[in-house]
Parts: sequence; structure tokens; C-alpha cells
Amino acid sequence: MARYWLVKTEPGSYSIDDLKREKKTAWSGVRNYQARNFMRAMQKADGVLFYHSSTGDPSIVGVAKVARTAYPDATQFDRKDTHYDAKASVQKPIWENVDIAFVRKFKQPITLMRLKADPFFKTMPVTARGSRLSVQPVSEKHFKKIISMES
DNA sequence: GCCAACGTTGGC
DNA sequence: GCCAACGTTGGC
Repeated sequence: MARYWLVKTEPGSYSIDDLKREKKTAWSGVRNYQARNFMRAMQKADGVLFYHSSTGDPSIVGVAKVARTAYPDATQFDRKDTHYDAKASVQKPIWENVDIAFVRKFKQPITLMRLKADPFFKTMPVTARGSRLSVQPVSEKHFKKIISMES
């Protein structure tokens, strides 16, 4: 039973500062079954590492927590939304999301480069080459180590 | 901008 | 059910 997770986002679309301002957000728009299944497994208060991808220096930039367990993602029903899915219906939703709440932003981001340089993180999915999964489980030892690296 | 990784789609 | 083609992600 995993209790820690990592979520990726492109800061141009939704950043840690957006979450800090809003305090809480629906982690909607995820359209990958594996990622969805991880969200289904999330429990309230689980720790979440917040990761900025597709930047010059991809990094873990802060911590959030699960504020609400998985429920149907509203964007799948919205024709005007880019995440609209014609195969989904309110009766038979396909996609789900959790809500996540802001905990804190790191003073210094912990860069992917730094994690890759440390053998301790060798087995962490985000450091794997070609890792594209936008919602990933994180082991307790990795989560705690990252928290301890915060400056 | 390139391209490796990899998930999804669709023809057969 | 296989697998080639295609699309997307995301590091570099």
C-alpha cells in the first residue's frame, strides 16, 4: 500500500504557485489508465511530490497532499474541454481524479539531475529514462530522503 | 527542435 | 490477437 506519490505538471499549464494560491485543486485531465489507477489507490492525506516537467531544469518543487480520494473527472464530459472523451458518459465515467492540497513549496527545487546523480534514487520511477507516467508511486524511503534534502 | 520511449489505434 | 503506424510525453 503506497502512501506517497509524485505528480507531474508543466508549470506553464499548472504550477506549484497556482496550487499555493488556490490551496486545493482537482487533479483532472489525466488520460492514462495506469496513472488513473494510481489515483484510485490514493488515500486522503497521502503525501504528494509536486514535479515540474518540460522546463530547462525539471524538478520537484514542493509537497502537496491528497485532499479527496478519486471521483469522476468532470473534464471528460465537457465537450469544450481539451480532455473531453466522447466514449465517457456520466453513467459510465472512464477517468477519475483526486483533489490535492498545497502543503509547501521548496525554497530550492530538487532537480531531476540531482536525483539522477544519486544512486539512492536509481529505483525511483521518475529518474528512469523515458519515464512518462504523470502520476507515480514513491517509496517511503525516497519520499523521506527528498524531504530531508530540502534546503 | 530532436528523438527515445511508450501508449493507443486500427487493419488484418 | 498481432503489430505497424501514429501521437504524445518529456528530457536533453
